[in-house]
Amino acid sequence: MKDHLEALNKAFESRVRLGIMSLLMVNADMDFGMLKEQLKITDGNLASHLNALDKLGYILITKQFIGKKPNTSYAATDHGRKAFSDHLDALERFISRSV
Amino acid sequence: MKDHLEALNKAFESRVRLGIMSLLMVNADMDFGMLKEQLKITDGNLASHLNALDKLGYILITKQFIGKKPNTSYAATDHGRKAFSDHLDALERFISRSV
DNA sequence: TAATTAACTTTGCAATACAAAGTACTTTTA
DNA sequence: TAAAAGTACTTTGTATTGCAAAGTTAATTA
Repeated sequence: MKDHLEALNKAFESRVRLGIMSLLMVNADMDFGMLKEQLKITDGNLASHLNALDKLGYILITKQFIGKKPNTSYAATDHGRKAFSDHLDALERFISRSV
Repeated sequence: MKDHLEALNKAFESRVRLGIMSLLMVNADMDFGMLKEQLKITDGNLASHLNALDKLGYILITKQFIGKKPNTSYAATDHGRKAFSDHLDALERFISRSV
């Protein structure tokens, strides 16, 4: 039980970060605007959660220009995918114990 | 996606409350000492999380004496079971989208 | 040149989490 | 019978987190 609890990743206790990673697992990359639209949060809030995930090495940030417009896109790193996957595995063990 | 995020219950974002409810889904009831031992947290911390779950109507608290010793036991209410189950369903939708 | 857009950073505040200390009541031990 | 210990808290203090809103930078379009 204790092991189960500790297998859960603190980074993914937040609804927003869970949402970001979930989106980045499904989509190879998403830009700031897409994430903001999907998650329906303020840009400051989104930026700070993205920053938290970046500090953990879970996402890769790519800044470029698309046409004349600045565009920042985000993708899950292998490390991030592994961490998220491990977290989901731990949750699944909770689920299977608790039904 | 947005719907998925909102289906997650804030009460269960905490590792401790997730742990408590998980234990109370599996065990019909558990007392303070058992929970404290399983979760490896201080008694004050445990008490406050139990209080939070109680305020939401997710657990039932029963105070009694066993032999000469005071004993408080905790059980999940139907409302709590439903809420936890709904939360797990929402998580499963995340998992199935993200593999 | 003023307004707009994109992607932030900063600020300020409210909520949360937690350990540690304190409390009330009882029982056990010296 | 006085002191220590156990149970289940409550209170206190602090650190962390989350968030909205406002401010910032740099380029762009009206």
